[in-house]
Amino acid sequence: MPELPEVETIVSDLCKKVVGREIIGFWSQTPRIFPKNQISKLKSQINGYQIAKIDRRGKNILFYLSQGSKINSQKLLLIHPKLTGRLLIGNHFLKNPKNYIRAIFYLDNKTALAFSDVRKFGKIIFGDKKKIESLPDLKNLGPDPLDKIFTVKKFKSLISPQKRKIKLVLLDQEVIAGIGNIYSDEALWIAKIHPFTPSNQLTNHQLTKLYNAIRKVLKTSLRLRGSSMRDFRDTSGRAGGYIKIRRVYDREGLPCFRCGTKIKRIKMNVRSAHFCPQCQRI
DNA sequence: CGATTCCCCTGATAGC
DNA sequence: TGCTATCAGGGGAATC
Repeated sequence: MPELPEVETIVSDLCKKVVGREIIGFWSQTPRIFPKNQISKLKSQINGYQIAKIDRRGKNILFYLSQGSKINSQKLLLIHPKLTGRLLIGNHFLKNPKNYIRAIFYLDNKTALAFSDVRKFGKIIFGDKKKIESLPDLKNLGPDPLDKIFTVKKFKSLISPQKRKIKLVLLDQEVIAGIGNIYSDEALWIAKIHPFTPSNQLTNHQLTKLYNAIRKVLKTSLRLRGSSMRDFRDTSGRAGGYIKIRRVYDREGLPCFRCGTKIKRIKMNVRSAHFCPQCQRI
């Protein structure tokens, strides 16, 4: 389940491997991951575009496409991997049905950029740069937790007016972009905060600790190229290393690394929150 | 505004 | 062995 460190890992791979390449063909037979009628649009319009730049906004991967120096021809390709989406580079894996290839962008160096997605929850949107940038998917996103503008002051101003449970607020992409179920649990454990604490009841000290915990856990995971619980892979199909050093996520019944108390898992809507009932109290 | 529930999808896993 | 029920989860929509 790609969150910020996993998506950033994908993007840094892509920057090395496909920036500068020209797209020379497109294939897909999975309409549900695109907006209506996008497959035929992509087939007829995307050929000849060069991948000029690749970026990330929250969990969204952005491909800036250009044709020569024509500014008005600038296009944007947005890919959101959701739960099981992967971006793979190469061509040897394309024909194997076990790779669940849902879309293929053929490149000018005899290789391809393929989108794999077992569950078909992923999203691919192609269009004019301005139009894509104004979609709620991007426009409504909160700040990126690793961005310079994401100061501790900014963080406090975003969290403290909220009445919702802190775990829910951390998962809300319109508050902060990029945190998902794994890193919200990990950060709350580090900061010793119960996931159900109402956000407006967090003390100034707790908020500072949570801010530092979020940044720390994301940077640590980034260094290890993300977490692979089940599904995440980088563009070469390799798993990330963070899960081996995780603190609470998916450790129900195992001892807390600080106090030895058994880690609990509680349902929060359809998601689950993992925490130490001893260290993390409301 | 906030809380809750359901839906999308399908491989993995647990229970019988 | 083989069947069936349940689960995982990002995000959006619907309802109260």
